[in-house]
Amino acid sequence: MAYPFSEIELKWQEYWRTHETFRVETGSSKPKYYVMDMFAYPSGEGLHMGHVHYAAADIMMRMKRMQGFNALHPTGWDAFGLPAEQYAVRHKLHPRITTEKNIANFRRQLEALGFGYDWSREINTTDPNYFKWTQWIFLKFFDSYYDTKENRAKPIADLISLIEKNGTHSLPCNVHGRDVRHYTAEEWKAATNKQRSDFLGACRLAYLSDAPVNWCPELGTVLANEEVPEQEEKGFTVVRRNMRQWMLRITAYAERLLQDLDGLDWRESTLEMQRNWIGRSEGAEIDFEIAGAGDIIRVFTTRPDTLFGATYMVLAPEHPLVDKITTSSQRAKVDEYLEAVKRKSDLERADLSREKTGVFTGAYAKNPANGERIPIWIADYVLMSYGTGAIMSVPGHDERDFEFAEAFGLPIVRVVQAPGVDGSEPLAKPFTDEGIAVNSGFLNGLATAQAKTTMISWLEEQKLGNRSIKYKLRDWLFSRQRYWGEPFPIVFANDGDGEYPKALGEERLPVMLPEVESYQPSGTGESPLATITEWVNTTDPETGKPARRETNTMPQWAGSSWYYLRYLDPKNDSEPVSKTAENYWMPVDLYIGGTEHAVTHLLYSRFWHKVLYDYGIVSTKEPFRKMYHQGIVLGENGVKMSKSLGNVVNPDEFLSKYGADSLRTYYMFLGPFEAMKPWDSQGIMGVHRFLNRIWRLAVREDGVTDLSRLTANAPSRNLERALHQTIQKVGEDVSALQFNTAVSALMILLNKMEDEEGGVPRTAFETLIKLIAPFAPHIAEELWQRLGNNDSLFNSEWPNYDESKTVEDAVVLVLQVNGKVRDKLEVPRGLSREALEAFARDSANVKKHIDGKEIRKVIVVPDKLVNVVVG
RNA sequence: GCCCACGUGGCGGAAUCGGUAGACGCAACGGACUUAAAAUCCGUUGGCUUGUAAAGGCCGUGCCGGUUCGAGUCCGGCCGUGGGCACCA
Repeated sequence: MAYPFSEIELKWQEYWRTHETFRVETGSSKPKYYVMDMFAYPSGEGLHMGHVHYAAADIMMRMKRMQGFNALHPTGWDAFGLPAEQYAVRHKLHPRITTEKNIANFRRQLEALGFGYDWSREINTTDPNYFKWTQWIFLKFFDSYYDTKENRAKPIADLISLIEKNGTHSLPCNVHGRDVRHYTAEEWKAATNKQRSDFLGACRLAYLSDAPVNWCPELGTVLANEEVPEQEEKGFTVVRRNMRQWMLRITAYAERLLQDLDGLDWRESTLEMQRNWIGRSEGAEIDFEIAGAGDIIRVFTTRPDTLFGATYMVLAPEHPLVDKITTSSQRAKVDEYLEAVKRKSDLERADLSREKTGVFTGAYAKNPANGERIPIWIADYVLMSYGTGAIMSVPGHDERDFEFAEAFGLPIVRVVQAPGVDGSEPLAKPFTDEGIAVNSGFLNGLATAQAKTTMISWLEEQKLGNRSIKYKLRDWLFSRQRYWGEPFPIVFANDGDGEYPKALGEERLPVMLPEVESYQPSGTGESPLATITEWVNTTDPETGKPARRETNTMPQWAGSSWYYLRYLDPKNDSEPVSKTAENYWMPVDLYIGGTEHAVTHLLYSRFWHKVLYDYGIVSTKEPFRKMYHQGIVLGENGVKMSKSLGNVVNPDEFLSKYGADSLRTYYMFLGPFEAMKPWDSQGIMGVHRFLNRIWRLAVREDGVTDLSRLTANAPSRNLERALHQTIQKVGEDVSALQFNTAVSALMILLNKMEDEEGGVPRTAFETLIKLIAPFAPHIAEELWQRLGNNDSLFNSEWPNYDESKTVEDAVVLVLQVNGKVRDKLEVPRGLSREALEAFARDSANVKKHIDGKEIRKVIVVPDKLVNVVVG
């Protein structure tokens, strides 16, 4: 008969709920420990097997708590998002209703797994008391510029004062965009609100952009760059389309986002992904004069040392100078090419296997290094979105340029040579490594690194260029054409010369979503909100004049970019988080979540955190000190669980068959937490048996407590050693998230306890219960109570171990001949080398193998082995 | 193509300052209890091989090579799996 897990699990879940056992207060004298998971999107499907990984943080919290920490493990709901909205579209139900229903169901399921959250800190991104502060933070972005002198965000009001004094020409910030009009102080005074707004938009951290965006017709919304690969994988199409959208200037933080990765205790591959996404490149910007026209083409290159080898230039098809420099004789060809490029999808354009295409503009530029006349081409292998949208082509030393030059018969010259290699032959393929500069005038003979700095100095002296750093990271597209998201706290005013955005004051937050008839996105690129004229048409509270509301909503990433802060002070209605709470709890000591968020959520929240840091709202540079990624659990056939494959295993089935304790413990026992591993329905029986064996040490078949198997004896020397070893191992393994080996250590301990002569010492049993408690909290609480304790086990102390008592006093000595094991024997610890060697010489089997041979050497590793080397 | 992980019994996995390969669990097989089954308990279990037995031998951590008294662990080169990036100048 299995122990009555259903009964006791309900009992203790109820107990923890009513006693608020895992509620923790800010400012205890105990050291704090803050562990959290990536919160759930409460889908209508309910919990799946993957959610059981939340047990890891629960186990950590429970152990840390028993170890004397003020341990916080909160949870909440990432509840804005598409599925609820799509359900609403189909059933004409407000998404709030399904969201609430789903949350109630999720909460019930999480409790059924025995997770000990501090429910007093539960948050919900769709709660007006939460998204009020999401909107508030958005306004911080809107009301900020990035000060490049102080290297931090500062209030836009500060910038305005500077402009009023000195105009816009020498501001301590980058003014982004190509056609930004500048103002003197006088002109600024005379400028219209719209004009001022246009200028400030070029500096704000949240700004409107009219650039091409990723439009997904199936979803009826635009997507951030980081989201595109995932949606394309799901089979959705993403096309480029020009739309006016809110952007967040994450690029201003590129360097800090990169630098601050260094101190983080994250998986190397995740750090690497972030580094690659940010994509920092060092090089130079160089100006090329266009022959005749007087115009200048600026390029970015990481190899300024190869400037002498630049035999032609290429502009991106979208480059603004294309139209201007194209000669009349080439006009028709250029137009035809531009038309062809426009028709290509992004996917086609990015297809590497494709032949290089391009067309000559008819114009020439002057290579600033050697004064040679070089042709200017356009080609779609040059991207407008990176660098300056134009390149100098060095076909001798760049693969893409080489391919292009070969295809169009452009000259290829060698300007870098591998040391010690004859470089007089023509290049059969591009040489992209570093080497020695040749055919490069004043650079000849210099190694690449030195040639780079020499060239940059020369360019700077000649005022032809300068050192430059570029990033692949693009600004974050922050609006979505959906209903179920945070409304922007923005209205558009119009004084007669065009619309411009204005922030609504803090006192008007939260800006609520209106009730609508249809949640269906229009598909034209307008949000469903755009159709609610009575909501859209409002008044500018400042002037009382008519104004129009922003009808896009924020992406789902918004609420999750700062939720780890709200847990700390969830009811605060005067600020997102109090200084006290933030100071006490931050940073997050352990954050557990999926790798799929390595460059989305994790990058976004780091960015928001840094902006808040600049304003002193948070005190740490980084939010998440230590990051762990759970590995996904595959179906029993070793492939990813999916409904179409019919290999989905449901946690409910195992919950009802074996109970939450078995399910949690088995999930952790499956294998390394971060590894991908198949589910095995049989395997859970092993863990279930293990828990049953513990149960039976203190309870009779009929369910009545029977402590007669427990003795008042002190543990034997062997058991005592095992206890100390296990306390040490479980503590260390759990801290390192090596749960599988911690569970196996507990199984070993139980095996030894059952072997103990004369019964199981009660003290040993208590230790076992405490050690298993984080994994199987219900059975542990129940047995703890049956041992006569009144308070929750989780208010008791974690056992201590004595290092000296973990040491074995006998060791198995391995005797080898030429590295092969020939004998093993048990000997006391700490014998001398001579004594150990004597054992080897005495061993019959060793003798057999060294007989008649010359002993060349004897290697003795104390307490481990003796290796006799014979020749 | 580039970058990052990883490759161990029938299965999940353990063991990496180089020092007993296969802990723990599943499955399988044999046994005890039972009228029987379930549950429970005990035992065996990497492959090949010598021996009546006691006890031995050889092989074995994806493949090939190297360093070492000794390699799952370190080095070089392949092969395979998973993940990420992908004309980023």
